[in-house]
Amino acid sequence: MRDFKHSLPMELMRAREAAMARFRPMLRDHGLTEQQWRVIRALVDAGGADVGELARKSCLLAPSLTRILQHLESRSLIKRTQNSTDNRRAIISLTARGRRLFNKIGPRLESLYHVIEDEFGMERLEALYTLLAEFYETLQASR
Amino acid sequence: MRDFKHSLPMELMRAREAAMARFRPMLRDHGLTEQQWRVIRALVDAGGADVGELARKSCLLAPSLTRILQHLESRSLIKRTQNSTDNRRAIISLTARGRRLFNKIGPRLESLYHVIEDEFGMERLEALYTLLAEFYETLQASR
DNA sequence: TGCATTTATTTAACATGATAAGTATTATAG
DNA sequence: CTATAATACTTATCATGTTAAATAAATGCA
Repeated sequence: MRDFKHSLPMELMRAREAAMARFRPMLRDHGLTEQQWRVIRALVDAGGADVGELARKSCLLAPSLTRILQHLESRSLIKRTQNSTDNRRAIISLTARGRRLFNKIGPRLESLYHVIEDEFGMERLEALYTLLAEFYETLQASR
Repeated sequence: MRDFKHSLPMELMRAREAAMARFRPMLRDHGLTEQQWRVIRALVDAGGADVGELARKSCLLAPSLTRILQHLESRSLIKRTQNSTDNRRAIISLTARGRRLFNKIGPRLESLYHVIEDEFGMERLEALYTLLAEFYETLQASR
């Protein structure tokens, strides 16, 4: 059998963890988990979205997102407004407080990201992005 | 700010999830989570290891591994034998039952992996492995 | 219109992720 | 030797991952 270390899911996980180890401390300093941050960032990007759309954008499963939204709502970082045409969906958006938090943290994470760009190099980073996107598309296409 | 979708941790996660979606159902059919499987596979690879070594090999945090080992032990898939020179460490190894389970599942997962090789192509897959390993090394080296 | 079906989200249950704190054992300085 | 620090795990706590089931609103169709 193929060497244990040569396991693609594990390699993807290790690479991801190496990157997250750079970002997580700063998020933690502001009382956010990486998943909570993904939701906030998706909301900035979309400017208001229902739960389903948010789940896709932030790569979270619906049950996880439900809990995260409850948490963020209790901290007044997001709010829900009812969708008049479909009462199953509520539109989630950031509060002013949520936006301020984003404006505070976003640039700092961005600069941490630039450090990684410098260390690893833009060309290789782009090559990695490309391969990852192709890999994802390939596996999705044949399902 | 950089486009939200262009987030390396998210892309790594999506790629990993796309792969895991292929493997997880079979593991589940045998009552195993992907983490439990990683431990079993690490034990086959090492043929007996203490908890620390196992944590590194299976990419699990110690607290998670503690719980997983308790679970696997309750199912008689692993056993602990005391290390005579250091009573803090117990040596974990597979039981005959654990090995049988591995022999049953391993080849099936391997064939699922070959499908991915075929779909994505060996060359690109190797390129991806290389970039991931380099990325990991780069980020570890500068800590 | 009335009802079965689908869709969107939530709840439930169990397992793991992440951090901090606790416990027991071994190594080490004095 | 002995107090102290370091090491190896385990527990504890809170948050998320994963699957199945429940709930509720919208849709399709007889």
